[in-house]
Amino acid sequence: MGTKLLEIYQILFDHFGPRNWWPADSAFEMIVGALLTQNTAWKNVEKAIMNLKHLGPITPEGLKRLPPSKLKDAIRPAGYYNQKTKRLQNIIEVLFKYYEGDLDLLFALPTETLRERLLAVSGIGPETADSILLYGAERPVFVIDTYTIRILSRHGLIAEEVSYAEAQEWIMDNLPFEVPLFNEFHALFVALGKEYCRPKPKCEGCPLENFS
DNA sequence: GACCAGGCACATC
DNA sequence: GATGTGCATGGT
Repeated sequence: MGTKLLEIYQILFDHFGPRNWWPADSAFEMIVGALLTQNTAWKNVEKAIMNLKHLGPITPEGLKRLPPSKLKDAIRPAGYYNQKTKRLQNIIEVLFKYYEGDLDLLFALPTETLRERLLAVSGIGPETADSILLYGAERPVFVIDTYTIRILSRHGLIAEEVSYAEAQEWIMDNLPFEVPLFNEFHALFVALGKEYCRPKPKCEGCPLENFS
């Protein structure tokens, strides 16, 4: 089964090329983007990030200093702005309370512990935590999202209704633990999902059109 | 105007 | 443990 997954990876890589994820200037900005993109189109997140950059550097210190109303205003384009303001404040609060506002100190934790600490922050669920682990802290953790499950189930590799943990276990049991592979593969799933694997698929031209 | 987007917390059964 | 609902802007 691992072979099939690697076949898919190869097809997607040949079609889309390297994705160079995550699109962010720093690990902290990556985290901000991960929170803002929850159930939200990346295009809208880009606007929010741009707004934030105009207000100052996107750092734990910079965002902590920002008046909440300014923060809320800046991220408005990303939607759910009340919730997301709170979520950003939650992670920032943890950073200052336990890690001197220094992301590197948090990232010094071993992977399992780090994942638990992230999940303990209200607003960080499994996908956001794993995104931070993979793209921020460069740990070999595979990120699952709606596209991943939709694509794999439509090709009969997993059931449509599998849980996040089940999908993750299945993939990680069938791939070598390599950060660059996990990084690229998830980004490729998203690239394919955006273009061809929406709820109403347009399968003509999909690189996996004839894959079985 | 409906449908959807790189989810998550919380209520309820 | 499973299922349902609110959160909100902006593109198709």
